[in-house]
Amino acid sequence: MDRDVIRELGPLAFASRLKRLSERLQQDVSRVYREQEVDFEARWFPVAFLLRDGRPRSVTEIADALELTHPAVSQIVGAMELHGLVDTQRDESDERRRLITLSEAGLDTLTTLEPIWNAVAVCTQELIGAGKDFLDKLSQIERSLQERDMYARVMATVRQQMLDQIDIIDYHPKYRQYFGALNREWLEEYFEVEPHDAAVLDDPEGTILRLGGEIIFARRDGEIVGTAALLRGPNQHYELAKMGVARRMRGHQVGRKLALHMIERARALGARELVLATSPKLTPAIALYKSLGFEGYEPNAAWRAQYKRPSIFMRLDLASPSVQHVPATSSSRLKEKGS
Amino acid sequence: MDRDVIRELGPLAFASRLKRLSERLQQDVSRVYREQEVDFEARWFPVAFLLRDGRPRSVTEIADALELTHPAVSQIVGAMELHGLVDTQRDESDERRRLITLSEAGLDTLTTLEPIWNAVAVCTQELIGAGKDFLDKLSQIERSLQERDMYARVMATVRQQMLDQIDIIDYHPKYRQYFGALNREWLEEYFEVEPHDAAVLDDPEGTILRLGGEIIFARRDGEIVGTAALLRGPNQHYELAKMGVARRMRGHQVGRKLALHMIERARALGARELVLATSPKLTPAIALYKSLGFEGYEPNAAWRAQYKRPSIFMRLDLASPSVQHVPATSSSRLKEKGS
DNA sequence: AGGATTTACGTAAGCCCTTACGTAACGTGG
DNA sequence: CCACGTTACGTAAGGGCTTACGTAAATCCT
Repeated sequence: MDRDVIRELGPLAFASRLKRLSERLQQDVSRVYREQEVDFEARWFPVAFLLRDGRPRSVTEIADALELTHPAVSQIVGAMELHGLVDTQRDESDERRRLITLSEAGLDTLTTLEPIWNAVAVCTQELIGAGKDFLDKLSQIERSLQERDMYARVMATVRQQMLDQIDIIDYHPKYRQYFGALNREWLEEYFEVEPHDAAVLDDPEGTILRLGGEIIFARRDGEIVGTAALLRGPNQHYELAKMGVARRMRGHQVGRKLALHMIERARALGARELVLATSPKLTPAIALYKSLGFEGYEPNAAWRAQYKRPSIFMRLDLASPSVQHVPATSSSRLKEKGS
Repeated sequence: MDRDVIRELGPLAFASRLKRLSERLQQDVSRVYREQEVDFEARWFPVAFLLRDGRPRSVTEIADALELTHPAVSQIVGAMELHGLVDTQRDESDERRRLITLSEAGLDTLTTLEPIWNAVAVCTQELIGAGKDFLDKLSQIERSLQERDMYARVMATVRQQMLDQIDIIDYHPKYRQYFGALNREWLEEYFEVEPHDAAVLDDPEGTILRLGGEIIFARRDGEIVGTAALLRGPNQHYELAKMGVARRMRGHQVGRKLALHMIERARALGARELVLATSPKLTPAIALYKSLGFEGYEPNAAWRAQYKRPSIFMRLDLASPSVQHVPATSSSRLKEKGS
């Protein structure tokens, strides 16, 4: 009754299916070696094949070529050496490198194995169909993943889904309490609510709205889960401030939605730049701001003096028609590192 | 310089590529779980998904449905239980079985995970292309393998290649020594060369050919690597005998080639059946004969009396238009067991 | 030149599956 | 009915990769 659930899962079980398939194939080939009583293991194949031209190669060279990690190659080469299939020798010009070549016995084994590999190639070709369609498609998938890995893709999609679940609503007195509560949540967690904080949080209408500022709320599933304020400064400068997200909703893109909205608001109001002050302690917030295009800067002393707590000041230039909120996120940072 | 060797390998590296691909995908999904701080591992997914309908299932039921081994499921379920995602309960009607269901927490996690799975499905679909082509092709490959696994395919191909490398040549006095030498090889290995053996081996012309029998040789790479004799009995009965293969060529299908040829010869000579006597010790030979369609039988006492060593008698009916040498080999036995 | 990085490689440990094996409960045929 | 095979399941060990970490050699950088 549960027959073929795996297939039913469609793309979700894609990875599992690939894995099962590859394992079966590998095992079957290993069995052929065993049956033929060749002293050879399937996992040695790529290394042996690579080395067949006689050129000595180092461990990392092999690893790069085969897209394996170097420990994997180290282990494979170790095993092959034990079975006398390869010779290794220190590189004279670089004592760290170990140069690996096929030994006489290795070359012998290769010729023994050739008919088997031949048969494997023939059978695989037969299995996957005459044309190169499938292999081409595979190559294409690999290339796509190289450009943008699955992690980045999924995270972007998840984030977008989360963003789509959030509404932004304008200030209304009936939500006043949320403004204070949501901000107190993080203030109390990281710092302390000082009197001047309390003044703002308890009277947003008087301290923010009446001075030309704006306040918005994020709503999800009918609940208010975040808030942010846009403070009006002199000279078409605006400040993003008092952004708070319910603890249980952190990581749900509420902050991003709020910030994106405020950037739009500021732009609509004709702002030339949007600034903000935050604390080095609030690393997730900083990452968010950076991903939105904010950059650290040194503000003038007057403004700096307003902040008692150690602060980081960031700025987003709205005058230059910058690239607009690419949903660049933590994944993009990881990509840099990765590629 | 070794860029893309893997791709260059084409069908040979097919399995490796699939494996790498699936591992990357799985890892990336795991990373998404971690990033989202969900207490869930990628390998739990199939189990969780299967159990989402609330029906309790036993370990083996799950294993069957997901095409995993039961220890794998046992371990996965164990881990999930540790994390409180499943409840387990002994089956009342069968104390051996453990019935597994998703716990409250498990169901909760499922709903948390749903958007992620959604995203994974969307991204995978996007990755492998809009159509279902690739998945269909995958299904087709899986079905083909189910019918006939890679091992059977490769072995059959290898065997055919080996057969094709062997020539059969007719008796010629200049090869006389090979007839004796190749037969002595196995006689000495398993038994002893008795005087009446020696008589035949030293004078094949007098003891076999002159009585209407035939002798052939197998040649590979210009070398004589096997021999066999067809003895003429009364009443259109023929006996396959004195078959020997050079030790280093065993497993290279020389015996099969010889036997196939002799069956043809016997048929051409109008034989109604082909018999042979062998020893229970010679299991590879027996397997070969069986695969060619020979069946064990009890011969008449007179004939049986000719053989001093413990013997097995086999017969191939040439009168009935039997299915002709299907290259059924050890793989077919394994298949029976497997499916 | 000499300290800081980077690179090459090995070892250890872990992950996720497998096979191998052991045990208890179930079922079945003389 | 009970001895035997079968079935459900667990544990152990292994295979083949990975990540993490450590060390020594090479290279970079003022």
